[in-house]
Amino acid sequence: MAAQVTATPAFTRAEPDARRHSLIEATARVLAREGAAGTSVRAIAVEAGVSPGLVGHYFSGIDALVAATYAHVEGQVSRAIDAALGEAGNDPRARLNAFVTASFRAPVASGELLATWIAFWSLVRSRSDIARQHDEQYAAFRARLEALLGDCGMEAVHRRRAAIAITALIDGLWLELCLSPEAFSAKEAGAIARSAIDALL
Amino acid sequence: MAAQVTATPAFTRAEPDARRHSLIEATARVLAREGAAGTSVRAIAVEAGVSPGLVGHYFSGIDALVAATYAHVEGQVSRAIDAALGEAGNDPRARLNAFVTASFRAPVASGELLATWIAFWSLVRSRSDIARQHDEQYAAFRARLEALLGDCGMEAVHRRRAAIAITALIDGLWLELCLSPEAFSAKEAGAIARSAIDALL
DNA sequence: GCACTTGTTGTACGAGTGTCCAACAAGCAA
DNA sequence: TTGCTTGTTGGACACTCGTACAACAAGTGC
Repeated sequence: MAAQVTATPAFTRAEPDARRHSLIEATARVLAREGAAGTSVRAIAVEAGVSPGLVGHYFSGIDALVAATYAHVEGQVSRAIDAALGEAGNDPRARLNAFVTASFRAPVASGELLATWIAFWSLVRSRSDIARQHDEQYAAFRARLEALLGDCGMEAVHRRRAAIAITALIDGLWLELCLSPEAFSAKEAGAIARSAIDALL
Repeated sequence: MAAQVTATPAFTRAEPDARRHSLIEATARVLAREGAAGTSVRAIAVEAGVSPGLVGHYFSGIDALVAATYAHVEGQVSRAIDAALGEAGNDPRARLNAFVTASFRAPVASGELLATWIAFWSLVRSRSDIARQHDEQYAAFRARLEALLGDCGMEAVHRRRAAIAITALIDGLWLELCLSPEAFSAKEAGAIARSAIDALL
């Protein structure tokens, strides 16, 4: 029958930025579902509803795609924390508490994000460009925390160490929370972090 | 002499335990050198000077081998910390400090170990047996810390949270130290952890 | 000497990998 | 319309992957 020859439009052109974005989001979903080992060019292409060749057209390789996905997810985390800070009002201490609480709440603390982090970490030691990206994003995270500590009245000389400590504490709690959710609760993690900050201020 | 017919002994039988051990150590070396992505059955077999088929004879698959390697490396870390505790003498506070200092010193804090940890973490979410192994080893680490805190006179009701906090802090500092060694030094990490413990006691 | 068990080898297999590329589809310029 | 650029396809390529397995080597018991 000569009807409906093109039932499925096999070809749909998209805005380059939109396509990049959809590939990145597909990568995040595949990482969350399959883990780092099951994340291949083909799996990502299927997830994005696109042919495998297109991945190579937008990204130099799978490593670059993972790095872009990490940057994107880190941006989402950053915005989620900004939103929490916005809701917390103007009191500096309340803002700091909101920062901590948001870190242990969805969408920041979720086992699905963990796979993206792990896939990215596994590239840091072998690829210097990715190591640089990590350094920058870590520095940005710490700088924001230092600013919040300054608003709380902490003297400038102490801020650096305090920010390193709090970042490490949050990261460690976050990691353990994702890896073995039974060991302690998000509520407990928040309480631990807040009392550590009390001690530092 | 009868002409050295067998210049290279292609076949050497080893004690089962010794062979297991040599495969595990080869895996640790490959993980350190190539990262998780480059760690295959063949690469491990070459590193151990053994045919690829032998890996399957001792381990059910590469995941089991990675899990065994993690357990082995964790054992080394544990012994390194025990040795540090032994050198610290009997003063409870000095022992706690030794615990912290050893955590940021070779062989515990080394970028080479990181790859083993990451490879293991990447299996936690998809394999329940490995999740259980992680839970057990995390619980053991924390239990030891709780005992040290008890020796320092901390009341039993506070030990659990304090141990969670210190473990997370050490893990977070350790991770960042391995990922971006430029951000802060091992000495600084030790100082941060020790003053956090001061605050808790 | 012989059978028997078992560590060990090397290879073959099918599935999956990343990368490459000729062909095609769509929009834009002239 | 005609040509040109470019997003997109789908498959071919040359791998590498984990696993399975027949064959072999070294002990062990008899």
